Amino acid sequence: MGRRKIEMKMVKDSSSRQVTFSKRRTGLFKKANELATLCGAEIGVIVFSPGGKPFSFGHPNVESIADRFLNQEGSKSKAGSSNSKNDETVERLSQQLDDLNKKLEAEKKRGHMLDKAILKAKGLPLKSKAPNVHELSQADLQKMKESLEQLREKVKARACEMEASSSLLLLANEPDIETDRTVAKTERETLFD
Amino acid sequence: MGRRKIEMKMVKDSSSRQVTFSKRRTGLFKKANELATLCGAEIGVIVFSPGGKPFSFGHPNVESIADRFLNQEGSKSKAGSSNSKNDETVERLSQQLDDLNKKLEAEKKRGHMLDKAILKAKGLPLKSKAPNVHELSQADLQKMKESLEQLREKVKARACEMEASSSLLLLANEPDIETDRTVAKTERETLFD
DNA sequence: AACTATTTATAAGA
DNA sequence: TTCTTATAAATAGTT
Repeated sequence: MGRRKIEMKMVKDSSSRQVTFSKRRTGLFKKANELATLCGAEIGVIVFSPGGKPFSFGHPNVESIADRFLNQEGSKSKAGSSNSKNDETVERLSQQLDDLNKKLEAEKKRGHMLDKAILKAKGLPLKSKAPNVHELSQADLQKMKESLEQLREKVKARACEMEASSSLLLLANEPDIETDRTVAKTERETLFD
Repeated sequence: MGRRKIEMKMVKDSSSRQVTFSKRRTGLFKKANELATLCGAEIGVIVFSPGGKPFSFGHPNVESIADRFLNQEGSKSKAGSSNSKNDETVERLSQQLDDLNKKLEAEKKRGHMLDKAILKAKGLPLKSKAPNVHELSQADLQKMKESLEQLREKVKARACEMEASSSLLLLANEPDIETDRTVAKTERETLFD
């Protein structure tokens, strides 16, 4: 938010990084304070600098909020055994995973439909260089537009969902993942027919 | 930061307050994430809505940060504790989350560009009913085709990624909890490293 | 849930 | 480091 837009990557220059840390930490606490004031919410923010120095902001105070947060999580299953707590977390995560997978499936189908749409849009207009080109592209455009809008909605919806859940996240086992580029056939082909 | 400047007082209208809470909570988490990313800082943010619902954001995760903060001394790590292992996992997950978020951002932008492309493709061809209609739609189609192909790649790539990450999960938001509100504020700060 | 008009937050610079 | 300034972002009021 300044003279230039910056990449969301670790700032390389140590000096600049410290300046950025200071400024943004201040900004973060200010935002937290505003949220608490405007909405009557209770907030706790804890920041450990790269060097390990702790900074915190709390409304009404960090300790009570941190305590409350930690306790409420472990209370479900007896003593604060970190294991039971863990199991719960995993359970919740699994549920979320199922959810995500469903959405993924839906999006995949969309992707396949797009493949077809693109193929058609790419082929037809180029083939016939003289006649009806205009009308054809008009029709194709309309259909493409519709599916694009639908897809966009889905993507956006999921984006928001993830953003919201950014409160905690999760995880995955292995880093590398093989990508499947195979183009499977889809059942329904409502596009361009 | 909007149409008008607002007083830093509790928003009276319950409905508006809810909206403000949502918007600002999202903004706060985003800022926290940026600070963590840009500076390599560890951050934990806990927010209890006026209704007592907990929301949290953590990098790498709230629990470890809250613990560390509360025990500000010998919580570094106990041998063989299942916690350290857990922390590693969470750390990896956080990294993946960051990646996903970036991709989402990129996709959002694409979506916006597509909107424009569509608008253009839809509008121009219709306006000029006589001249260059063919060429215009051709050009527009070409552009759309290109962006569509790019978008398709992104969607496909992300889909696979998420699917693969099926071993993981995410997030957290607890159900309702009654709140006891006190008005106070604590702020601690030490010099930057 | 989307869209602007404005207000803020800030990346660079001094 | 603190202050200033040009821009990028966040978001209040709307629809």
